[in-house]
Amino acid sequence: MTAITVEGAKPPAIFLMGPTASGKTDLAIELCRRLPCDIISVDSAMIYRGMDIGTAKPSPAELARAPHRLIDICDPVETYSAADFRRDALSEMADITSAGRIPLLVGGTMMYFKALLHGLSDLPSADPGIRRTLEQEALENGWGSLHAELENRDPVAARLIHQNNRQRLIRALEVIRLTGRPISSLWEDKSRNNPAIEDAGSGSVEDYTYFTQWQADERPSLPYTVVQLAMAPADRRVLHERINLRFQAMLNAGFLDEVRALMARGDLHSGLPSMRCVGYRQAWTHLAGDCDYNTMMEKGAAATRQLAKRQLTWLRKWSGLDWLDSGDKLMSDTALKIIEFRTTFKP
RNA sequence: GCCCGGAUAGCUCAGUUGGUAGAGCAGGGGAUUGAAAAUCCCCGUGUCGGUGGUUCGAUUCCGCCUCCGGGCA
Repeated sequence: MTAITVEGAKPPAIFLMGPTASGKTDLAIELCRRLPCDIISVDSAMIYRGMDIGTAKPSPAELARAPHRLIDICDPVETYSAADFRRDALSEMADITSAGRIPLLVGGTMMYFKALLHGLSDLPSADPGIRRTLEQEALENGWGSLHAELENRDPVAARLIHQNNRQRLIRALEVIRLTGRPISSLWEDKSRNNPAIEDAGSGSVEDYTYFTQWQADERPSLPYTVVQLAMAPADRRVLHERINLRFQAMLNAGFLDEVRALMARGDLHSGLPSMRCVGYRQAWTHLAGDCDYNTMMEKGAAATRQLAKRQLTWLRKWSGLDWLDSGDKLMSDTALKIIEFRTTFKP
């Protein structure tokens, strides 16, 4: 076997991205058999302990053969963020690389991939106290007043954040209150040279694009030679069928018992990020008596399809991808050829 | 066999006092900086069951037919 790292070159890393139920785990395990790589999970739901069936976490047997880092690292009462992920993933990647092996990052949480690849601005973490205060103010004065405050303190951000998007509205105001600076001050200098932002009248799609590109310019790139594999069935209907079958299989495998056990703890509630995960939310609603079994089944499968659609939206505009078709029988061969072509590593 | 309801978007239904129609869900597209499996934005042409009639004009009124409920035999 030749050396994985070459003098002066960045070490290799492999990303394997794709919508839910596209077959990422199977390919990752196969790649582990054929390459000296170690898997890092890129999945905002598999981080939770006790959430196994509904997150389609690899089985104990699969994990024994191909250990996954960054799964089972949180309790379901906890929150985790893209910034936490970036920190943890960089640490795991360094660990794997220093052992002379290749990090293989596998998952469908595209926001985490983006944070890892392009970095994040130096912003404060979430502050539960401030969020509570803001929500209280919204209750008293209406959400419109919060958006009006943003309009006043940070007109640029106010244009970009839709009034109905309470989650982002809260975050923007949180940054202002914690730092005294508008969240858009991060790109203020550039926007002076960017007519698109000055001329933006209505928070259009173009504004967001400039927003993203501009911020990306400020951050260092990832110190790895990254092969970015994306996989999905060529036909959306095939993906839908896989999703429907898999959700049914989860129910047969005791998914509702898993959620019952989580409810029985008594310290979890339906507003937590963990319990808002696809499937868990619908199961919780059903077990709380708020919808019947068939409705839960339909809504759960539909929510999974909608998740896959959002993941594909990310991938469609993602640059630098090498695409794999989920139906490719020789997919791992194809993947190996791409990896060989893209890196200094020769299997 | 008779009587009463239905038949409108993929699904559940609303509606048009006659001028060819709209909600929810599903589906599609998009955004995405510490909750991201989250959150949010945009997108509705469909022989209005079929066929005759009345009418300038029928998805709407009338007749017949088909199918689906329910009731009476």
